Amino acid sequence: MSTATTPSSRRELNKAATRRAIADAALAQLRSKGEGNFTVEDIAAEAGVSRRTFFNYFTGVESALASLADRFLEHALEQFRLRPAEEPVLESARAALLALADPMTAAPIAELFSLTSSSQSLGRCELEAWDHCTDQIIAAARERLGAGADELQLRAMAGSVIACGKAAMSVWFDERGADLSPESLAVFREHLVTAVGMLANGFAAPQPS
Amino acid sequence: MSTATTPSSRRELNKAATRRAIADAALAQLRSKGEGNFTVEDIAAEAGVSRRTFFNYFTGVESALASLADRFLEHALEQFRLRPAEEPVLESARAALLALADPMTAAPIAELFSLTSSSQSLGRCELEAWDHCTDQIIAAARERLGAGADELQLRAMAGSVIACGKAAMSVWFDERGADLSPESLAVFREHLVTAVGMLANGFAAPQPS
DNA sequence: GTGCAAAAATGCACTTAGTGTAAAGATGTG
DNA sequence: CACATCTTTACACTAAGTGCATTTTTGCAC
Repeated sequence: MSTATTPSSRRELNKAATRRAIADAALAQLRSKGEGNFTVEDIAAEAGVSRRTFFNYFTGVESALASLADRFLEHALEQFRLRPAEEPVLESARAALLALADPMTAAPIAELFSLTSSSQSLGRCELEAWDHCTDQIIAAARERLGAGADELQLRAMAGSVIACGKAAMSVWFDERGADLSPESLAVFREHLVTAVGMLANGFAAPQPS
Repeated sequence: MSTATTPSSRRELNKAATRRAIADAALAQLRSKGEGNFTVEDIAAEAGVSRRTFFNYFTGVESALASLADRFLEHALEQFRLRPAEEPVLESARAALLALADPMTAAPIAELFSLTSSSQSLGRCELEAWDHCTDQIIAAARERLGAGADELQLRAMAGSVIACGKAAMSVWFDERGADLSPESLAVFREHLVTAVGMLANGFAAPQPS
């Protein structure tokens, strides 16, 4: 503990806390009032800041909610970066995706998913979060593979892996709603494994024997 | 002349024309003034309708521009639907993607890509268009495969194919800008083929010898 | 053509998003 | 404590987006 790992002055910490408070307030409003029934002013009030301050941190409601999704997708990224460099990238990506099925990680993202799934405009922030995650995987993989990496392969692979993550989550969600019980999460995990397995198989054989 | 091929009454046709006029006006404004330097009122004026009418057709500028992307992604969808039902889905998808490299199709989408690539908020409409296309591929594939289809496989595959399309387009764009010359389009086409090839190969061997 | 009903376009008023700016408040430094 | 810097806030303003009443267009029957 003691001095942080990052050069965080008190100011940095306060800013991070404010940012987080605002994002959490946005989620709270979404939870209690539902899509479209609250304003930025409501969020600011709940977070205990002025309306103007909200806009100092986020460009809008979607942006604030996307930061929540990012927070948890970030966890998966972390896993990716921790994998040994010699490991095939696809394998690392699979391991990272599995981190999504961790209860602590899945819970908030599943809730966000359920709260936003009925809305076109809020569905966007999910979309954006996944896309952002794709970019970060690409960056991480590029860093690992060095300058000689094939950009096309990198982007196609990262995009495909994320697509599998999205597919697994959406099928899981259709089947189980926001059920976060251990059995349900096991199903989610299985879907993730299956999807990435099919990907690694080129979607060739329906039953990979 | 005479009665239309689709059961479109005159009213439907007029509506479609207005919708199109508005979308085109939005593109024209984007072209001439650039991201963020024009308003909905400008678009409405250029399209020759009132501000209010704009909002009768679209929810906002992004929505209007996304409809342009949709118009051309639709062309690829068409190709998919035309493929024989016995063909492997992945193969059909590849054929459909190749339709994007057709000059008539690529030109508008490439322009939109170049006009929106510098903007976060407008990049969203691209994102949304691709996502919409994914949904339609899923629907088309589901229809082809009947009720027995594996939803997870369907969604993972469609998402991956689209990811390959996005990857090919973004790499191409990074390399060639909005160059639409035949050679440049050949490169684009090659990237599409390569990306889907890697996908069909499970991203296994860098040189699939 | 004339009249009529349905649909589309418009004008207007209103709430909310989002931003520039300047002043007030908090924080780190010597 | 004094000072420079960063953060929050208040205020004012433009533009987005929506509800509603009204006017204009359109399709259809006579």
